[in-house]
Amino acid sequence: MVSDRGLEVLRVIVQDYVASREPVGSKSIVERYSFGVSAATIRNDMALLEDEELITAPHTSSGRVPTDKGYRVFVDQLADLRPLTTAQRGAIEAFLGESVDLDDVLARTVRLLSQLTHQVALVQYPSLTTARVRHVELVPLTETRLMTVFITDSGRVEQRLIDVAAPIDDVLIGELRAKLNSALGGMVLSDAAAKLTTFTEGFAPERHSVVRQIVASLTEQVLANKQDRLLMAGTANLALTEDDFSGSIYPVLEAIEEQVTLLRLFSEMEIEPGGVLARIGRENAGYGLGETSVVTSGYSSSGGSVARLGVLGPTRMDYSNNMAAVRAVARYLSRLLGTE
Amino acid sequence: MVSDRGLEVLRVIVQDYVASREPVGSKSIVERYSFGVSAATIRNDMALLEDEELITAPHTSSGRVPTDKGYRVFVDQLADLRPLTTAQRGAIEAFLGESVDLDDVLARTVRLLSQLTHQVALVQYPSLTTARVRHVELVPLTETRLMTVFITDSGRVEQRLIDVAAPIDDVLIGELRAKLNSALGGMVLSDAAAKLTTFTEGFAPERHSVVRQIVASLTEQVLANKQDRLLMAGTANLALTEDDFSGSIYPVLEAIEEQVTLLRLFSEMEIEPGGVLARIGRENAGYGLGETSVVTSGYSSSGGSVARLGVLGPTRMDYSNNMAAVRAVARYLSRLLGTE
DNA sequence: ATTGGCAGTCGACAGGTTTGAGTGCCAGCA
DNA sequence: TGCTGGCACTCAAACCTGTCGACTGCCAAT
Repeated sequence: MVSDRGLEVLRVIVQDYVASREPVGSKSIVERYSFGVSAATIRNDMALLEDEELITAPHTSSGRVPTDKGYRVFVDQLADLRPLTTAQRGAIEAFLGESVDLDDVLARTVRLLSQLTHQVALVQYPSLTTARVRHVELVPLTETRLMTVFITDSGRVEQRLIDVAAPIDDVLIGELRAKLNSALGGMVLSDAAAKLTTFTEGFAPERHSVVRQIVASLTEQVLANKQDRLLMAGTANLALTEDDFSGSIYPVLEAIEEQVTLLRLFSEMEIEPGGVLARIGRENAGYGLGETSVVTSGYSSSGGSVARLGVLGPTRMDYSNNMAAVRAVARYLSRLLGTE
Repeated sequence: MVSDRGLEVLRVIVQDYVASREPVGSKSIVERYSFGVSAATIRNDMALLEDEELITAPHTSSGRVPTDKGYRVFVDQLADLRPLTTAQRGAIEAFLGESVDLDDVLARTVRLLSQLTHQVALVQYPSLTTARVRHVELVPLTETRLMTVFITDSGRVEQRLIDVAAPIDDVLIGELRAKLNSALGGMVLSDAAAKLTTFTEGFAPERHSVVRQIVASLTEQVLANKQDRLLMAGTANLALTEDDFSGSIYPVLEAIEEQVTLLRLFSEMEIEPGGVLARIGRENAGYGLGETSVVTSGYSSSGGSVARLGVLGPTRMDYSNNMAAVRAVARYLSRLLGTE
């Protein structure tokens, strides 16, 4: 079994390796840290760690490198999430405090996060389905074309164009707008979608076809937006950590561009409020991201809806720092959006 | 002076080098092409080309590589923009034909372009200032907060939130909405901005302060949006062409993320309608993109406004193919948006 | 103008050697 | 039982070396 000192050894191996990208040897450990024992003893501990598959040697007679499992233990048991420095906190407040618009807040957040972590940062838009309808707007553009706009209490705005079969007049538009708002206002979007299905009632029969078409489009709009948008920043950081990827960074860039992949990955990670979670290395292999780790947390907006944010980078990343940053930003963002 | 054959030699050097990334020697030229002269003659021509700084030798006694100037001559005089294959045309029509929404069209366009060229593709949103106002919408959210929406005839939608000092009521909103639409409808945005400055007339004096605040925000919104948005796709392709960049692809990724840079670069390139333009290598040095080339063309939407689209990649790119693809896509997009 | 020939240059490659960091193991010691 | 120093061993990286081959540049001849 691995002793307490053994775990400490694992910790310094992770720290040193993350800092230097060089396999860590027993000698350099006793030089840099004061364990009070000799290199030979450290070697014995390392042999145990290797038996447990927490570290591995790239070649015979070389230093050791953490395995994915080793990182896992480090993250779960050893990492201390020291709070950010006051300077960093100040930066967050100064940088995010200026913004008003939801779009603006999120855009700033994602840039901030990438700067704090030197990784690719990801921020998911607040989910629409758990948000509430604040306003529905219908804007006629031509006789047979109109635009629908959803505004939710999380500050999100979604618009869409519809072509209808028959000409529509302002009276109908006005009637429809009024009914939609009184019926849907304040409703959770997923309920609103359900309610929409019975919406042709109360209109003159000859209108039914047009109304049904508009309502169908609205429903589709609400449901289609389940899959939310994702903002990202700091992709350039991947180029800096390039050596941490065995082949090319191509598959990573590809996965990043294919947002669907990341959204699915996000959705698989359980978030307890205020907590921060890491998926390490091969745990992401299914997505072509077997050499990357993802650190995420959740934030809530005033609508009560929860969305995710986080960073993505090579398995060899500074988990302590990144998890602390993600947690701090998520908390600040929740505060900012909650009181708004 | 460089003879006609000399230019032909330049052409095959560019072609071979682009295809293989290997410096091109005189011998391989006479083997692969039938110039009807010997290698020694080609060598003489190459010496002349080198005097003109159109090609250069990475090391003594190695094949030659085109210089930026060489690429320039190639693009201006030698590249034949053969039209796309019918299969490619078919792909364009099939892929873009499905879309309805402007957002959708542009999103598809940029992906298409990156697939056709294997480069990073860029598409600029149609400029707002030359577009015309189709509709202005005011949506009250709370007593002191409202949302403004601009819809232009190019299909673009811009929204913004405003906090006002004094409470506003629906009557005022309705009045303002009606006046704004009748005054601005059909106007070019830049004219609309000018007209807005005199807009408080005709309202009760006690309203002036609120109206002025709203109008000021609207004006700002119109003017701020001069700097347009940019869509991009295919960043992963940079990883594939990585070896073409001397150091890292970091500065390139950085410039791409900093959209402002690219927009400025775009704006500096004069576009004649239907034409296609290339900026090569060091011509972009000012932007940290000294090893990249940008190929662009313009497209016009129904509003008559012109925006740009193009691709960005390493200087060593297939200009013939890329320029042909950019031109074809730009033309198709103009047709699609024009007749819409 | 074009050509073949020839000497010279230099990068890429393969093979061999050295160096040094690091391990595993063992016998001795508290 | 746990720790230690010592020793033999391993192996990647760095370095050197010579060979090979692709080119060029130049020149004298056509």
